[in-house]
Amino acid sequence: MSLYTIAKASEEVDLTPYTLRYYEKEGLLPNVTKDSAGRRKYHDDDLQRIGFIKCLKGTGMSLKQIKEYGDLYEQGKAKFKERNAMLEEHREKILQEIKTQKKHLKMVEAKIEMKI
Amino acid sequence: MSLYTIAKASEEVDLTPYTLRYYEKEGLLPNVTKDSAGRRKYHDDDLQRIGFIKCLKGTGMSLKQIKEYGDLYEQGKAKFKERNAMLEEHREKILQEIKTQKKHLKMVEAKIEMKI
DNA sequence: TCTTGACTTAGAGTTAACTTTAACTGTTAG
DNA sequence: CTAACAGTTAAAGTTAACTCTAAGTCAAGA
Repeated sequence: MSLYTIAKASEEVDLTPYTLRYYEKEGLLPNVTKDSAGRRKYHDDDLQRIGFIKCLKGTGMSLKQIKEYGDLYEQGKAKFKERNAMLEEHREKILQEIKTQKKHLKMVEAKIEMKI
Repeated sequence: MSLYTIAKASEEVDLTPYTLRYYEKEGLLPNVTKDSAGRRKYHDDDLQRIGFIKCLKGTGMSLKQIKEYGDLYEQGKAKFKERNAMLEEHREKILQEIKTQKKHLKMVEAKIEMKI
């Protein structure tokens, strides 16, 4: 149940403080609190959420879609189905992407072997 | 040894004519010729080159780097080593990327199975 | 001959995702 | 007490990669 300043959180999740503020402004991090001086306090939950955001982003989901997912998440059980549908669709996208990457890998390897 | 108008080429490689002109302006397609009326004629070679550009781009290489690669390619045998070094480095990047995608896939699948 | 349609160019506009700036505030070490 | 520091905000700036607009050219069909 530890707390992180923006600097610490930034280090922890390997994103700049600018990016963390930006994600918050875009509504991706609705639960970040502030201390009495108005400074952000990141909880473990926030860091986990950022981790999952990075996962979705790393697999090509746009911030806009990630926010959509997050918004459904905020609505709890009621939106569980919709939310999971999004994830399952995304799962297919990742599987497709891995296939494409493997194909591209072969093309690059072929080019390397070509020796021309 | 067929020739393609920009419309046909565009259809063939699944990029808009705008994008094809843009790639050319950026120096990625130095061999596209023009007919007597000034209209672009795409050769099979050009289409193959576009195909490889799409492959590199699809695996996260920036147009700037793709141009660097293309420039080395234009210099022929003299730059073979440098050029292949680029590809081998990129090959590693793709392998790494596939690993990361697989990790992210597992995270998404775990979230799906979580049913919360 | 006239018009339609596919092309041409230079340059402006768009979008996503940051990234920085400017002006300011509250905390802390000397 | 004060200077340095780490944070705050709103808003402007940046970058990559397109995407579109405007004004014009050229060839082919009615």
